[in-house]
Amino acid sequence: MLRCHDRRANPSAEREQSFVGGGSEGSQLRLLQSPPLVWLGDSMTHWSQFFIPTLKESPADAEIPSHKLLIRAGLVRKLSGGLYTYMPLGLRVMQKLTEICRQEINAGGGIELWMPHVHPVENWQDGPRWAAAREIMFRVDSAGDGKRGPREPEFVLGPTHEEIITPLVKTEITSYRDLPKNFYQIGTKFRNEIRPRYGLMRAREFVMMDAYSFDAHDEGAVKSYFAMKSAYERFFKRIGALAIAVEADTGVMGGSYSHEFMVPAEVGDDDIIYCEESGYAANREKATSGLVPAGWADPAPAGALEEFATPGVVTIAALEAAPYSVPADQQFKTLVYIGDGKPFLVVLRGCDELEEAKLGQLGFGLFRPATPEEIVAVMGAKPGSLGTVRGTIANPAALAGIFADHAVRLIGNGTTGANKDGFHLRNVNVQRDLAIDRFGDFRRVKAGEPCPKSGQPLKSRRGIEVGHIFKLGTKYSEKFGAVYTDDQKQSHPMVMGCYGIGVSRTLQAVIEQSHDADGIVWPWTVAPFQVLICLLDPQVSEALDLARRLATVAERAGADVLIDDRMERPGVKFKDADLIGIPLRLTIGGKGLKEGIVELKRRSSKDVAKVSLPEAEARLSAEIAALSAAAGG
RNA sequence: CGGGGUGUAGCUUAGCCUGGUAGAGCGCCUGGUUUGGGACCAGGAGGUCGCAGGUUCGAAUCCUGUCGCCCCGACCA
Repeated sequence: MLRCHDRRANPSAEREQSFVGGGSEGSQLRLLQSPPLVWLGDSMTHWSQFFIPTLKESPADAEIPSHKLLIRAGLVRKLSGGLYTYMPLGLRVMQKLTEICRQEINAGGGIELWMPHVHPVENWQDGPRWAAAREIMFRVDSAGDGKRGPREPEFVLGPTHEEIITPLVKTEITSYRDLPKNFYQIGTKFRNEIRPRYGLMRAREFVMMDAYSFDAHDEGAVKSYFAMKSAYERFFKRIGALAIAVEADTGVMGGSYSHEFMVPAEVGDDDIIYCEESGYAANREKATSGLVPAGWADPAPAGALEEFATPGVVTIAALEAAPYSVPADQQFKTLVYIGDGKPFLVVLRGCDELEEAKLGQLGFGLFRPATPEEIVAVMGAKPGSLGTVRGTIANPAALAGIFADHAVRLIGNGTTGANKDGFHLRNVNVQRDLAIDRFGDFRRVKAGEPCPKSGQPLKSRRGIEVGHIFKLGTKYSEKFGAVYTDDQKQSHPMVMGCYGIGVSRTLQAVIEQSHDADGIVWPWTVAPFQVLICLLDPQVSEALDLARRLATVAERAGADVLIDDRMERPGVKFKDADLIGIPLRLTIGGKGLKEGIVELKRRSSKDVAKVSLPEAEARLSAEIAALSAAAGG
């Protein structure tokens, strides 16, 4: 029979103790509530001494499950839009993630360093993407010397570090003997996102692992690239996240090719286009399809070019309707963009949409859709009557180029605008009639189109981008003069790669991927604690002793242990346990102890195993070993 | 930056249309009864109703402005 020994609210002993202080009624109460001294200085984490502010209800501003759970489980608290405090429990997860990340990047050849997060703006002005990057950087107006106006800030907060690492490597590495090198850091990044959302998913301040590889030759850069790709794959596997590598757009980064690591999730803000047959997978921004078969011969012209009146017709849909009845896939859509100040044209089929990211291949630093005024100035007609038939463009000399998507070649005897308001042209044929400088892939791929590899219908799903790797080439090294001397005394720019893992975003992606109606289900390797000892009667000294003994066993087996020793009702403890999602729960309660048992339960399962006291230590160790092994050690 | 919404106690919110002393649940504090899946009873603390103007005898409520937040879009290294 267990002896009851209430350490907190017990009458006599504590009352005496409180009188020792001889204080007022208030200070006596405070003393009564102070923790038993025996727990202080103990390495085990006791819930009552820790801080896990759980919430029954979701805050109103959380929309998606992972965001709600981040808040409810007491992992983070919001300071302001896109700015979060990592609470003790959340910090523990971050620490686990960063440590695993560190191990795998090290294994992939990374060398850790630490760079400043406040950057002289000159580094960015000297770099190749200042125009695009300035908008999202937090800026610090002045160091206080008063020499600069507010329009020329001295410092920016770093959104990433190419502009810092490249000049560093330029001065420190000059010989091929010192190459290759791959430097990385794990730290805070600042991006003034236009619209922060979904908690840590798109934050203004976030934690990122960023790595930068420098190689003497392209082959080496490819090797570095794939070493990192493998490291990423090991990282995501170890943390229990399903992340798939997809081909990606290089965006403002520039560079030759890149992969994104995506965690499939409904709430992701990227579209993944993929084919199960061939394994093809790409971000929609980059995805291509086998719409135009290899060896496709353009349809032969059948009839002369002919202008016809189309009063009031300014949309694809209107031209599809009677009396014109031109199917959208037989119409040419002509879009006017402004690239670095000069207009250029993009021609698509009427049924296709432009994938703006694909305009990046044209090499403009900045581009945007033209305004109606700009369109009239160059084309001679308003939107809705535009076309690229030779001789119809009002001011062709102003154009920086006319680019057409490959798919327009599927059109034979199509219809396009006459660059004259209210008129279109029919029997338009690509080769014969259109003034096109270059064909390319500009259209947005839709699910159902043939896979470029297998020809099978492509599928699409949403994903969260948690990592990105780029083979950068020499864009930055040339700009910053990061060159080395080879064994022939020749100077060459280093071939770079850059790599990022959104660690804080990954934290949330793991939750998004691993939760149920009751709360988070942490993977073993990143769980803030791996074993929760749920002590239903913490005031019973034998039960407490048992909990601490079993906690020691679990720690020796390599697990992080949390003892829930709070004076709460069992229901509260179980609900909290499910909410914070500790993988293995061991319950010690009065009822079980009367039968001589404790209970073991995995968070991921409904099954509860009753374990007799003599077997408890062995079973606990075995369970930890099993979970640890299943997680890959 | 465009469109929509919202702001009331630590959290979730009612009240606003139709102006008349600001309510509830959770949480918190005190006492008691409970004690294996978010207990119960009694008592209590806590709100310049985002902020600034205006209308009015009187504003959480109506008007104007402003700020924050959320959603959609644009944007997204």
